[in-house]
Amino acid sequence: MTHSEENYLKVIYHLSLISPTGINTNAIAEMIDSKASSVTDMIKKLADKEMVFYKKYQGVTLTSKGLHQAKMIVRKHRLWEVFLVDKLDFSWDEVHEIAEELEHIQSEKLINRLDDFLGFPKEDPHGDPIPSRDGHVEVQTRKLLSESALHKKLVCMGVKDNSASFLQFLDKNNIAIGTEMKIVEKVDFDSSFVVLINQHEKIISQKIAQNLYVKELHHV
Amino acid sequence: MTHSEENYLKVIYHLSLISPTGINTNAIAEMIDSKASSVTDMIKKLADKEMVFYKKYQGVTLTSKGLHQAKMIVRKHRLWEVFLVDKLDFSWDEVHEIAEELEHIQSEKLINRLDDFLGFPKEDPHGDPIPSRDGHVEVQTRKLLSESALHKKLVCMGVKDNSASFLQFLDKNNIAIGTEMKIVEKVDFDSSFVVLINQHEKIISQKIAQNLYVKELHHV
DNA sequence: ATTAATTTTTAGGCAAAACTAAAAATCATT
DNA sequence: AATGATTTTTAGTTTTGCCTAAAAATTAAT
Repeated sequence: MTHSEENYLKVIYHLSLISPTGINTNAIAEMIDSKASSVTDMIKKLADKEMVFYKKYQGVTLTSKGLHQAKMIVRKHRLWEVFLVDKLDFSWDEVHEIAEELEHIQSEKLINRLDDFLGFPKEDPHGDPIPSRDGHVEVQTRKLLSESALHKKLVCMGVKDNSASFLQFLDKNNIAIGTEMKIVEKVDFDSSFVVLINQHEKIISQKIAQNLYVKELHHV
Repeated sequence: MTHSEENYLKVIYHLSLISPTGINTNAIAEMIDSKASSVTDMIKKLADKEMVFYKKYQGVTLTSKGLHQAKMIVRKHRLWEVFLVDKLDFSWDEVHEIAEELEHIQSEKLINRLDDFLGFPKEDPHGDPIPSRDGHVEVQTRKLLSESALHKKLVCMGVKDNSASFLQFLDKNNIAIGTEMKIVEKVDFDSSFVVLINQHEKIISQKIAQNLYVKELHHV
């Protein structure tokens, strides 16, 4: 598997978690920052290798082989992110790019030893689940902040957008995984949220709320 | 820099440590397991990028820029090897191949953090020096066992050949870095050596002796 | 149900990194 | 110094992954 093939599989996997129907060419092209025609070329190659099901004009789906491969790439990506943050003291906004390279290192033994060394973490620094060595992915109970109820105790579980600028914004506002918060008001005018964080009221824009995962805290 | 370019620089660097004159095309081709014509192509490219000096039919030499690049690749390779052995419990014969991939990961910050995390090691698991972040490489005082004197107390410092089969042979014979030994006899007939290791006499073939680095122990 | 708009695929090309085969330059030997 | 052997370079292909532009299929809209 080339790096390029692996990147395509990973993108198809991520897209298939959002829309489980056939993934269309343009969506892949946009994610991978290339052109629809290039995507068609690669899809054919992946279909030859039995990594995806492909019928002209009908989008792609991962085969079980392709799904497993994709999960293993995501596993590697997220384990390396944990390594960078936990062992080398990187911040959560710095690790994505480096992990994009590290995820292509081959050795399965390496990744399983790394998993062990890190203490078998369940989630990466952004709150995303780490697939197990046999391909099991924990189902996430989290919701977007923008979809959550008023006046409930919430705890930050992760982010949807992984961009450095978003993560740095959260750092600056003292929002991290585990931070507790409560929606005090939903402002109709601009769809923003007034949120109580550490006894302080903060205004959270709609865009931020749509990229922050939280979970309701029941027994606290 | 592409992976391929980096591999060429690294090979030219290794060859230039043995023969400081212009490195010839065929030597590179053999090391990189390709053909002389491919080497010529790449050398031109590296010359365009001012990584090597190149005159037709006269071999290549690294420029100071190319030398620094090469050292940084070797630095990465060897630091990753230390990580694999010290932190993930790999054996010294398993790490070379994995490090061949890891050495191409870009981030300079990553490699300096890794260096710190590992406690700024001076040597890799095979006894080779790790270039510092500014490109300084410790001069090695070691000699090949085949070049060493009779009846002197010697200590194993490293290996010239890094192949898994050679390293496994050493493991099987309880020879590791730090192992003390003494040449008891040099056998003329087949140029082999009788060596005393842990109170046991062992016969070491010429080929083995030509790939094992040792240092004389003076004040022990 | 046609036409218009969009999406997807084909066709043809380009650059990187490799190859083979042949030509050119250098080295070695007498 | 000339010839033969070796090394190195050139010329021409191949493969991979990408591109643009045009054609084909699908979807949307009147």
